[in-house]
Amino acid sequence: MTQYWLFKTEPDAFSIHDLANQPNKREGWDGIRNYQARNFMRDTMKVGDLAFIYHSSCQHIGIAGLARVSDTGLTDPSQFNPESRYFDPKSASDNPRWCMVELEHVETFERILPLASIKQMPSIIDIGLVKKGGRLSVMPVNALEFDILLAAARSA
DNA sequence: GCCAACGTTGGC
DNA sequence: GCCAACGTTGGC
Repeated sequence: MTQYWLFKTEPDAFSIHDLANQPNKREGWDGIRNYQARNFMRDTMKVGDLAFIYHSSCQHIGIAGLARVSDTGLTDPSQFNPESRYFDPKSASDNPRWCMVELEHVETFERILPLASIKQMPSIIDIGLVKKGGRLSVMPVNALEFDILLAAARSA
């Protein structure tokens, strides 16, 4: 059974377009440094799950595209790179603290589905984006809300 | 740039 | 294990 997710990204650093332009349209989603988000990736995600790509901290905030989980159980290499902003000196190479999944680009929406619109959708009440404290960089989306948001994004 | 809401850290 | 201090996130 397919599960659904939302991944936040700052498009100035890595956008839906960047994902589409990767070789094979795939990229390891590194840099997640939150335990709850990591646990979703490590324990729950399966290859074939679908994920919204959400642009945050930018001019056009909202859902920008769709991706598919194409690999799981990967070690995030940036934790061992002292040059990286995601370097974690406390992570041991024989027991890495941070993992990642790989995402494959599926679709870039013609227009961003804006956060402001999502907040006004009466049926969208469960997703972390509209709930208090929804600051997770990786969050689950229930199947019903995923369908509603996908339809809204495609018709926007 | 502001600030609310979280998460993490570290002293005790 | 508590909790104050601090850092980060992210919309506005």
